[in-house]
Parts: sequence; structure tokens; C-alpha cells
Amino acid sequence: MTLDLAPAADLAAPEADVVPAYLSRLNPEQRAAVEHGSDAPLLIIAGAGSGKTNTLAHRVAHLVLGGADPRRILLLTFSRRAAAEMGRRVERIVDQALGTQTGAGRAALQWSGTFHAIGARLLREYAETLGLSPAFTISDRGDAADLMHVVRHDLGLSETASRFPKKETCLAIYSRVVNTQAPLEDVLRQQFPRYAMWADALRTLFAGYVEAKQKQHVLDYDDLLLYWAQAMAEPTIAQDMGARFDHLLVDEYQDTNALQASILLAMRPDGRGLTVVGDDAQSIYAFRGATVRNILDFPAQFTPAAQQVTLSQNYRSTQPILQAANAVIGLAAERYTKDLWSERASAEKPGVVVVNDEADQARYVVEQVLARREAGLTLMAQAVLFRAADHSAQVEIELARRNIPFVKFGGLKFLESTHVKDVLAVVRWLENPRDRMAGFRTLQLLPGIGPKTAARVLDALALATEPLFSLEAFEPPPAAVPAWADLLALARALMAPTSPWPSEFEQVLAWYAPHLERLHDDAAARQADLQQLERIAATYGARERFLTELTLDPPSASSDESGVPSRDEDYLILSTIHSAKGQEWKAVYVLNAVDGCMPSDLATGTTEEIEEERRLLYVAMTRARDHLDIVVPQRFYVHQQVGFGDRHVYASRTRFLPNRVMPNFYSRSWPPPPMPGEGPAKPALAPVDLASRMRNMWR
DNA sequence: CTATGACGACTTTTT
DNA sequence: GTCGTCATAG
Repeated sequence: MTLDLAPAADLAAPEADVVPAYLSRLNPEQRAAVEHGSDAPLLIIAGAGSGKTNTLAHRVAHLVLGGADPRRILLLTFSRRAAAEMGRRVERIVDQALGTQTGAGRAALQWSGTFHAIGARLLREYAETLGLSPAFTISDRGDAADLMHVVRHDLGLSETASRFPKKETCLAIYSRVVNTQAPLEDVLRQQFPRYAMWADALRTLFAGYVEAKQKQHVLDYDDLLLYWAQAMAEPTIAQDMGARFDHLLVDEYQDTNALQASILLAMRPDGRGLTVVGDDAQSIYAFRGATVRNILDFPAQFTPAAQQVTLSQNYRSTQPILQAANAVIGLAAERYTKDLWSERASAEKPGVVVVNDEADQARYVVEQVLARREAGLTLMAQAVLFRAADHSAQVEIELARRNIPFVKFGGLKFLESTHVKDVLAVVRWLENPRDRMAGFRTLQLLPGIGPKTAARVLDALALATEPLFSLEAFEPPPAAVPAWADLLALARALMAPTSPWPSEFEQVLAWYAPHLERLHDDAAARQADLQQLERIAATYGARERFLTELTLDPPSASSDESGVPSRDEDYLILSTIHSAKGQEWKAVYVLNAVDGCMPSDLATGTTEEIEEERRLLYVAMTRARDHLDIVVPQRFYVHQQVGFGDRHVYASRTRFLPNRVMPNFYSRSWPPPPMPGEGPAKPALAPVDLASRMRNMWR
């Protein structure tokens, strides 16, 4: 599959004195970024809404039009959605520039994806060399935590004391050590001071965890980066991998961590063909080990230093929205980039809307959404953004009540539900019989088989060379005999090398159906989820692809694949702020701009954490093109607190909107207070929960 | 050994 | 609303 790039080369040749149309659409800064030669590394500082994606797409297209082989371009993005969008744009620009529908653009960018996805692909390709099983499976966070739990148990660390960190925390500590490349002691001291005394035990635990993963031919998310980085430390492999690509471009560089930076540097020690794009004001993934140092230190990593281009004109938001956002980020303790500016004038200031409680917040937002739809804005041009996935619950109820379709991004529930995990465990286990966690889960689905019997099966399996023989030789306890026969039949069918996909997925579902009936009262609802999963499965060509992609890039919206609102139907977007990254809407509503939600109670430990929360608000605000409403409920519900359960909390406007930035907003309350003379003679006082205050005095 | 029910603790953001 | 742990019964 060779690309005929001759016309492209002509087009970029100096004889064409005219500036190609695709370049004339760019502003001077963007053009500088696009036309920067590929010898020296390039850093693009691209503020929110400054046409970053567009600029990057143009740069890629420009390289291709200049003769670069698109198969030798590596584009690292933050999500597959971003990668797909970039691919579409590159294709369009290339096709337009060539003035044909040759499909030259379509061949572009075979290597675009997240660090993790690209890592998985490269590791599979180099598996033999690296001593990995090419059939390794990838465990998601839940599986990794479960494995951590098993190892902890085997090492006798679960009994030690009540104070030993729980499995999720163990995994978080481990992950942080890996991703920041910092010593365990430092991570404990800075991020997990409560557990500082467990350093030695944790080290033992992590050693056991690594060993367990290797035995089971399982990689976790961090391994995809770690093994990649380790492979790059081997000069012959580094040479070989680096030589596969002529150009490396990284999007959202502010959200990469030390490990990712080390990979990038190892791929391109001299920086040739390297382009990174980012904005330190939008760094919101420090909790995952990302460090803004990556972007700040980038230029000096190379000799001569990388060139820097800054995009500071915002094409997205109106001037008043931008001014308010600038004011918010202007209060940050540290910042490196300058303010954005916009030519989009407007008389409408963004709103800060005070409402009584979350119920009123939901009503207000839904009414505004409907009013704007009346005024001509589609639902899809509007979005509701929030800090944590469950903050939108009330809005969702209100939307459902009024029959307004919506799609929610963030807070994955689908892949985390028991029945989906069960089915995926079966498929994973049959793909990789050494995957002990998958096997453990699968086996215990059978009535009559509990942890002990499951462990016996898996122990035998671990020693066997031929997994199927080992299963056939196993004698199940009497209670499990019929179920065992069914499982064996399934295993025979699916472990056969020629087993066809996705029909084997149907077999798994058929096998699982009776278990689903037995284990769950609400089998029907869960069955619907499984059918959805079947539809997803059908979109992949092979079992391995399905498992890998689903783990690395799970459906980002709850109705992403379900088609609940059909594709041509209009629907509203609900999204966590994190998942809203890189997107824009004409109207944006930000929920719960209240201390405790933003910043989250759980993130007020250190200044760095609080600063990240501030940037989060900034990111939310800069998603808006024309209209922005920040909603402040005066009291909100806190769920499931120790002791008394649910209770109200009196909240104040987020500390990120102090009085001195308020002149940038149009402040009001809702519902509007009744005019004198109309409505009830006396406006109702907001109810006061004295009882809870009394209780709180002692808490 | 497994199945089951009661009780207690905890719940950010994501590859 | 749910996950994990524990005790108890089969």
C-alpha cells in the first residue's frame, strides 16, 4: 500500500509562489507552528480555544503534503476521540489541497492514539524480543486492584492492622511511584503521609504484585508505559523503535507524566521531528502523576533548545467570557502563559446564578436549556459540566422527567457493573488462560465452586502446558458437575485456534445467561447491557482487539454505544469537566460552583491540589463560546456520611470566585425574588436545618 | 467448602 | 445504593 505523493510534493515545491489555501487560513502564529521545519523540536503553547487541534492537524497535513510518509508519523493524543478528530481533519486538509478525492488523506495517521494504546501496540509487536507473551491481556484499574488484594492477602499483609492501606490505595501508591518515577518514600511522604510507616511492607507488596502480573501474562495500565520506557533503555530496541517514525507529535503535553516524557525523549534524543503542544493553564491531571514541568522544561532538553510558538488568540469565546476566565486563572499562585484575547465582542457577561439547592439548580439549568433551544440553540450546542460524575444526578432526573434526551460523559458505570465484568472475565480468561483474576472470577460463577476450588483449578492450570487438558482432567466437586460440563464445552469451543469472532462472544453470552438469571433479580435489565456489549463486540475484528481497545478506551459516554438517543436526534451533553477537555459548546452550565465541590473536599490537602481545582474551573469556563452560567446552590446534600446519613450542608460560593473577580460576571439569583406588591406578601425564608447545625457543633 | 445474610465503611477526576 | 468482611448454616 504505497501512497503516490508526487502531486503533494509539487504543491509544496517553491515554484508555487502562491501560498497554498490551507496555509492562508491560519494566523501568523499558527502558520509559524505549521511551517516550522522538522529538524529542530517545536513547542506550541496553545491557550484554550486558540485553534490548537486545527493547527496540529494543519501541521500534520503540511508534513504529508511536503512528502512525509503518513505511516511514519506518530501522533500521541489524549483520547481516541481526539485522535479520530485529528485524522478526519488531516484527511480533509490534504484532500482539499490536492483538489481531488484521491483518498490520499485517508491513509494518513495509522499511528495515532494515546500513549497507552500505542504502547500496547508496540509491546505486542516486540513481545518476543522483550520476553513478553504476545497474548498478554491488559487489566483495568479494578482488576489491578483485585490482584493487589490477592497478593496482599498471600503475603499476610491483610491481617497486620486496620491501618494498612486498602487495595485501591495500594494501587494508587504503586501507580504514582511508577508514573512519577519518584522513590516510594517521597511519594508516601508527599501524597500518602498516613501510610508512611508501611514503606517496607508496600515495597514487598509491589514486588509480589509485579511478579504476579508477570506469571499471569497480564499488564496493567502503568506497565504499558513502564515496559515501553524500559525497552527504550535498551539501545538496540530504542534505535529500532525510534527509526520507525520520522515525526512525533504530542497533544495535551501538559497532562503527560515523567514516564511519558522519558519515553518521548528516548524515542527522539535529539528532538528531530518532535512537536509537542500544550497549555499549562489547562493542566488537570496532576492527580495521575502529570507534571507541568514536562512542558516547561521541554525547550531546554535539546541543543539547540526547542523553538517555541505561542498561540494566544482565542477564536472560541466571547470577550466577556474570556475576560472572566482570565480573571479566574489570574488568581493562580503560579502561571506561565499570558492572557488570551478574542475579537468576539458581546454585551453578555457570564452569569453567576445563586439558587436555593440542587433541586433548584437542576430546574434552573433545564429551563435555561429549553429557553435557549427556543431561541434557536440545539441541545447539542449546549453542555452541563460538573466536577464529579454524581453531581449531575438531579439534572438527569429533571431531564428524564421532561423527556429531554441527553448523553453523559465520564463516570463509567457500564464496564464496572458485575455482569459486564463477568462476561469480560470469561472472554479474557479464554484469551489468556494464565490471567488468574479472570479465571478466578469466571470459575466462581459456577454454583458449587467457591474460592478454594477455583484456586485449585488455577493452580493446576498454571503448571500445565496445555490449558484445555488441565481443565479436562479436573474433577469438580459433585455439586458443580453439570455446570462444569457446560464450562468445559465453552472452553473447548473458544480455545480452538480458529474460533470466529464475534460469534464466540454470542457463545459466551449464551453460556452466561442461566448464571445471570440465577445470580440477579434484575436479570432483564442486565441482559440489555450485555446485548449492548455484544453490539460493541461486533465492531471489532478479533477477540484480542476487542479486549485491548475496550480496556484502553472504554465507551466514554453511558449511551455511547447504546444508541439511546439515535444519532440524528438532538441531545444535551452532560460531562465531567475532565471529560470535557478539548471540547466546546455555545452554551455551558457549570454546576456546584461551591466550596466542597469545587474545590472538591477531597482535594484541599495541598496548594498544588487546590491550584489544580482552580484550573479545572478555568477549563470548564473556557469551553463556552457564547453563553456561560455558573450555578451556586446555597445548600447541597452530602450523601452517606458516617453517623446520620444524608444531610444538608450550607455552602458558599467557590473560593475561586472571590468578590474581586465578580465584576466580570452578571450576578443574580433564581428563582427571581418576587417584585414588591406581587406574589406572596412575604417571601418564604429559606428553610434552616437547625438540628443539623446542632449536631455539627459536636462533629 | 460453599451459600447467605447482617453489618460496617466508604464513594473525585482517568489511561 | 454497594462493596467487603464476618459468622452461621447447610
